Amino acid sequence: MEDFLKELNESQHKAVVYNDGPSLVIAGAGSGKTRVLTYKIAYLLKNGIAPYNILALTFTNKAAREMKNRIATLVGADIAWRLQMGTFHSIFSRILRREADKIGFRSDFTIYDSQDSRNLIKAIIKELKLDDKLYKPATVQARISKVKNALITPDQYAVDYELNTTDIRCNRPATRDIYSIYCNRCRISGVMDFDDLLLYTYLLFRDFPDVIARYRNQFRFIMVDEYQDTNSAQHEIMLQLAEEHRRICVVGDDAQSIYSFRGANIGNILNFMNIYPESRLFKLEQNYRSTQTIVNAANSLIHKNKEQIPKTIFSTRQHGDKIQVIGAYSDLEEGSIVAGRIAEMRMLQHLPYTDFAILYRTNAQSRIFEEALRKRNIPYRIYGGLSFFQRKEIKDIIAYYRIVCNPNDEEAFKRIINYPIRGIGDTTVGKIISSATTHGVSLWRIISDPLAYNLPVNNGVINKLNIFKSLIGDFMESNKTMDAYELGKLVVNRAGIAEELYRDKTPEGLSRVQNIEELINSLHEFVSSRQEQGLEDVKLSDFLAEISLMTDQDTDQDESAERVVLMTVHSAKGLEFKNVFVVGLEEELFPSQLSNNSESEIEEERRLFYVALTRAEENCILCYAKSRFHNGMSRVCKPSRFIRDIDKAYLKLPSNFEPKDSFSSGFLLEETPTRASAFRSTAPTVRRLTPIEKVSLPPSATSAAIPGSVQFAPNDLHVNDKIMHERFGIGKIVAFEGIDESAKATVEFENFGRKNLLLKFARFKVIK
DNA sequence: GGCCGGGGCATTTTT
DNA sequence: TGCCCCGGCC
Repeated sequence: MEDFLKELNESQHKAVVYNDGPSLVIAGAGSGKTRVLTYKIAYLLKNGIAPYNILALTFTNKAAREMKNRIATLVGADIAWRLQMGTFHSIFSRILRREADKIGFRSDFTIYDSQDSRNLIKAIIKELKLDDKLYKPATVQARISKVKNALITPDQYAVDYELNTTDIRCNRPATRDIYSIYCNRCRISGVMDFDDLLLYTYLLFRDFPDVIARYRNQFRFIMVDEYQDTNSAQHEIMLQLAEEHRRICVVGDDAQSIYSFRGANIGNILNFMNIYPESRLFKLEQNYRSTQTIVNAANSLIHKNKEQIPKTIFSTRQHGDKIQVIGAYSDLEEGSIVAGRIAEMRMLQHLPYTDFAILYRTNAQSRIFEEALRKRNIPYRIYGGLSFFQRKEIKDIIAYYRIVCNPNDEEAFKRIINYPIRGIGDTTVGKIISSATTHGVSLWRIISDPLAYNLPVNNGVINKLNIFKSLIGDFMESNKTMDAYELGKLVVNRAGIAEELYRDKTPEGLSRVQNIEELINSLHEFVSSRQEQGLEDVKLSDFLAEISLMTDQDTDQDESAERVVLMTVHSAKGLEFKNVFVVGLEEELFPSQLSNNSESEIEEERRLFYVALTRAEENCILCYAKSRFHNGMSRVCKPSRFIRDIDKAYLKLPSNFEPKDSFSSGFLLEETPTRASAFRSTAPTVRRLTPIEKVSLPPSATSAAIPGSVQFAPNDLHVNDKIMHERFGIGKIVAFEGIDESAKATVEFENFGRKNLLLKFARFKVIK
């Protein structure tokens, strides 16, 4: 049994074998955190603890799956399978289904994704006749989510002085009403949103002593991964469960806490030792992932933060190359430099494309890199688009499934009541909603007995409603005998969705059909894999329960495909790549301008950058652009303060990198006299250098001018002149043509190839 | 019900 | 600049 423990270093080993009380494992980036967790669980299992008695919580399905698989190789799949391991949301939803009756839900409640809950909030705002400019659904949704995560119920909210004062100050005094109505509607609909899964679990444990006693007894050992990302609700539930036996082990890295904007509370991990004074602290400080240079650079960066648990991460791998900093002239050039560099490194070092990642702060930055990569025929995979289950055609079908399993589901109802079109328009739906609100029942209830609720519609409409009702009724009947796959297929064919989609022969239409087929395939897979596990009756509601907690991270297929990866730094957390490009390192972008209000926000951005750096195993390359298109305007950018936060000893800075704070003039790089392109007279034909007359650049309405640029005399341009273009960077003039207004220069750019520039418009300067 | 155009807007998002 | 949402129109 001790065999497998030999694979651990000393601190890992200590953390694994201590299980007698609370412990905090601070696991630096790349320090083998997952290894510790899996071995710890395996260790317990090998010591005779039943898998059923171990609760292990993660934040993603993927993390849970991977960990389970690794444990399976250590102790056998049959045992690993019975571990209580999964995401907070999936474990809690299972508990809530089991105990649903106690909190007034049915055990087959459906789950609203954020889009559903936003739609409902939007509908409520409209019904309350509130101004949706003021009550922006997304803003209200965020606020509701925040208070739910703080375990504040609508009743508490209504009387909370501080919350209401804030709402009044924001001109949104009705927020508490929206919150209250929202919760009611969810309850009537028999649905929970993501936050409810936590909130109701907390309330269940708080209000039912016998229930909490049962689960305390069951979950004798508790492990939580990524504890720095827990919110208050998750933290409180952990306290409820661990209160008596106190065998809770939380693992995380405060330096990688990057989700506070979603309610994650870094204090949960920072204060863990105060809550459990007897707890033991284990620090995993050896980084096995990255070169010493990268680890040291990351250390020097993160030490600039105040709020943290002291630790010194070290690496004993090779020193590795310095972190190269590249200043591009523009966002466009940044893209092409990175693409070029990837092509070059791949050729020289014979690397697969999977060894490269491009990490950025915002999704909007991806486009330029996509274009640059495409231009060079470099395959890439981009993360962060719409996930499979968020596509319209999939949501539509899922809405049918949801209605069949839970006809009270309001959002699903509204989605399909008139899809495919059956002549039940907004007016009718409005009447149904208003009746439902008056009587405090679900929309389905209204249409199942329109007369009883005095639904003010004519017989024609009643007829249409009846057709819909019996369509769904038939499905419900089939649900009694059919498994998820059979019924799922039946719904697609009989609801008229298939016909509608097959008629559309556009490429988008075909892809929609493919997606539907994919969904049916996944149903088939779901059913057969459950059957293999000996579960006989696999219902559609089981499928829904599973997929409602899935994300695109769980549906992505070919991870092994040979592609460069593009993603935000946030989604890169937990991943590693041989070569990482961190791009867009500019003030107001990274750190985000929206995080500029407080030191703690800047610290979170710095942690985010820390996460980015520590993704790299061998090479990390940092890029910034000196000008960037942003909100439709070209803007001059300063390099990020975070570059300066890294000890210079680990950096290879560009020769012209400004010493400090002096980047206000952004574009001006060299001492050479600069010239602009406002070129309005004769064509440049003279190859001789002639003295030039400096004129200041006339203000131009459209341009974000090159600071310090001056107009130049036309015959000051020559073939072979080296120029620096604001967007295309460095290039050499190879030819001229045309005169006056139509004068053009052909320029061979280092990173963009040959371009024809109309001199009247081109913004560049000549460099030595 | 679907299409077009104007106006508003623009982080990060494990569930 | 480009996307998304809404309202107006056919």
